[in-house]
Amino acid sequence: MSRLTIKDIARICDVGTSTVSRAINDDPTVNWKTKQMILEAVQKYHYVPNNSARNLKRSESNNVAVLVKGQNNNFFQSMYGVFEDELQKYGYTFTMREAGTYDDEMNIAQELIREKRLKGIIFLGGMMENPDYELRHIDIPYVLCTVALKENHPDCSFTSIDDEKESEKAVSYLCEMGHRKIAMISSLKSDIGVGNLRQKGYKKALAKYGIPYDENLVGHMKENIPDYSYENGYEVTKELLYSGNDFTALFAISDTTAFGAYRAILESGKRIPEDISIIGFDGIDMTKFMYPSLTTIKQPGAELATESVQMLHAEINDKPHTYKVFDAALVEQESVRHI
Amino acid sequence: MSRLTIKDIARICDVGTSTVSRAINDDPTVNWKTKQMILEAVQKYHYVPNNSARNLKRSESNNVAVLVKGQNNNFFQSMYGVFEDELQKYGYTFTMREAGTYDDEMNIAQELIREKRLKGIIFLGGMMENPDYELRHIDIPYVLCTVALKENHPDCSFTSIDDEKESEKAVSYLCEMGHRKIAMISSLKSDIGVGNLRQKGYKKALAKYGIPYDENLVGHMKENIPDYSYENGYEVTKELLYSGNDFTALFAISDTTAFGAYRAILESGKRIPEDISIIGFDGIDMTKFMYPSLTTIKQPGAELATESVQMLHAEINDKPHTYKVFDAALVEQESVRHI
DNA sequence: GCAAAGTATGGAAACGTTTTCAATGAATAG
DNA sequence: CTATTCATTGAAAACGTTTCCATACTTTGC
Repeated sequence: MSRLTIKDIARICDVGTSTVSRAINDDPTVNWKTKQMILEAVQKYHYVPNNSARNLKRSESNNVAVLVKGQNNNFFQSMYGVFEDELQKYGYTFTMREAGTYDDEMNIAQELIREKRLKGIIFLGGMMENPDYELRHIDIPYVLCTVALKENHPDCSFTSIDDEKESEKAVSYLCEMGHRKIAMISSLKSDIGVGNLRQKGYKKALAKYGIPYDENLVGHMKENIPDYSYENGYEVTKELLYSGNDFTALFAISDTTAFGAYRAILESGKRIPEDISIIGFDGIDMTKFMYPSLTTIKQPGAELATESVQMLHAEINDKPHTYKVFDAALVEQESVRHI
Repeated sequence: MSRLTIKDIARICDVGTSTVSRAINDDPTVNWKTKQMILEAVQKYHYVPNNSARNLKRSESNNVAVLVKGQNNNFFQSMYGVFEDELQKYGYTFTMREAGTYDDEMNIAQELIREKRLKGIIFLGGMMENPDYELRHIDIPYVLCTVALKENHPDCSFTSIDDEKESEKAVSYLCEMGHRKIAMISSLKSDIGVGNLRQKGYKKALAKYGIPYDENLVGHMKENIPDYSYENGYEVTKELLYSGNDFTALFAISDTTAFGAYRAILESGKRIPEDISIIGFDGIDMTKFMYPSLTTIKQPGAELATESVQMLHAEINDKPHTYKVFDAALVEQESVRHI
């Protein structure tokens, strides 16, 4: 039961431990024939190197963490598997950690780095006003994945979509469909992250179509309810509906909040899309099976994850910083109608 | 940056490394005063023990894995955070791994055990016909959490709910509400796990209320679609609806399949619950915000996770096996009506 | 042929802990 | 006052690797 050590293999093959070590680490200097023999013995006796010893000696782990901002986010959760598989391809082991809305990610990150002696870390979601400054104490390679950035190009690797542009796309689509009174479910009032960018896109689209911005049509999530939750979408929409401000379309900052909005709207006796059209954001699985199915902006989750891992691997190997901004796709389904 | 070793602390405090080691491991033989001094230095200089070295020496890790059967299961995903927190309380580090429907868990488990030198493992979900036999090669402490068991009391620790009883509860509730033609979304035809138990409960309830079992009213998930997915629920329900067999109520094997069923039903022009009542199983967040909200059997996810971790900790410390079967709650919402 | 270079190997030191063991001095017992 | 126990400590060995260095052959170049 994996009790064998490198010495046992060495004895069995009648070679030195260093040769065995070289063989299993694919060192080219070891003779083809001996290597073959050693690997066979390894197979036969089920030898597995002791990772603690290996890491100790190499004075490193090959742990990589993905630190997620926000809990129970369906979109992010759908990416976990991709991260895991992709990291494994490069031989990394994977730790996932969810940070609550009000947790300080940087503290958690530093804790993780120390505790697990991480080789790299991927920040997933959340927001950074000034990444270079905020990340100044993160002394290992890192990549930002869909982290809302204030400055366009911080001095680090990142992947994302253009939240502002894609939101503009969503709202423009509503405009093209003839809507002029368009409400929005936005994030916390105090938010300066993704929510902020998406709201900017919303405003931009309105301006483009000559529609005056009406702050009464923008509902902000409640502080006392988990953000981006079904419930928050529900509550915000209810408030919008009963505020007396009419609207024919609704842009939800995420699919989950759109889901909550569905209930609020249907409950009020209105129909989707006959009375109110809705467009969401993220493109999670569920949208296809909502009724009516939710038109949404689909983020390329798998691509984002895959690319982030590749970038991290590059960072770890001292390659220069790089970044990639993906396009999101408008998925037309049943929740928007032309008026 | 965590570059300090125990020797540095020893030098700083002018004591031997062994004393430092004893101090940080809370060995009672070390003098109160010196211990105090050492711990202060540890704090002050941010010393963090090197886990690799520690594990190497102790020849063990404190890794615990949770091996999940089935991917993208909302109910299980909601438990991850609880597992993580709870395991951390006992000082374990946590790895999560999802196994696909057709993967061989035992292989994955053994791989994990070797690779990460696990101290314990929790199996989450899935099914075992004969646990003692199937788990004969798992030579570390383990706990089964909501694993469908054929024999009632295998010789190991486990937590679960009584799937058969709770399903019977669900279907009995439908009967009490006056329904006689009750369809069911069941698992794969070949499934002998949870699905099987829940179907047994369904039959039992029917029998109790003198309703003949009609296999035409039981739809099985498709093999070519991920099981327990929205899509599978949708497809199965569509088939049930168009088979020409009338029913006034539907028992869905999970909330996610119930979600798919909603769409199929509404799409067909029928109403919920006026034409068809639905009851789900699991009690995930989403059910509250579906429209109409889904009446369901709520599994106590957090309690199951917490208890499982406690059991595992006990197992690791050579305590005898134990088990706990939790009650699930019928959550009455809007999707079932009295006829 | 002989120096230089290359190839394949093993020995041994090191990584940072924990733990055994012996040593020290203080305290207690007789 | 001596013999025993007790409390506290440090030195050093060990955990299982990787890697530097030295060694012993081969091969190549002239």
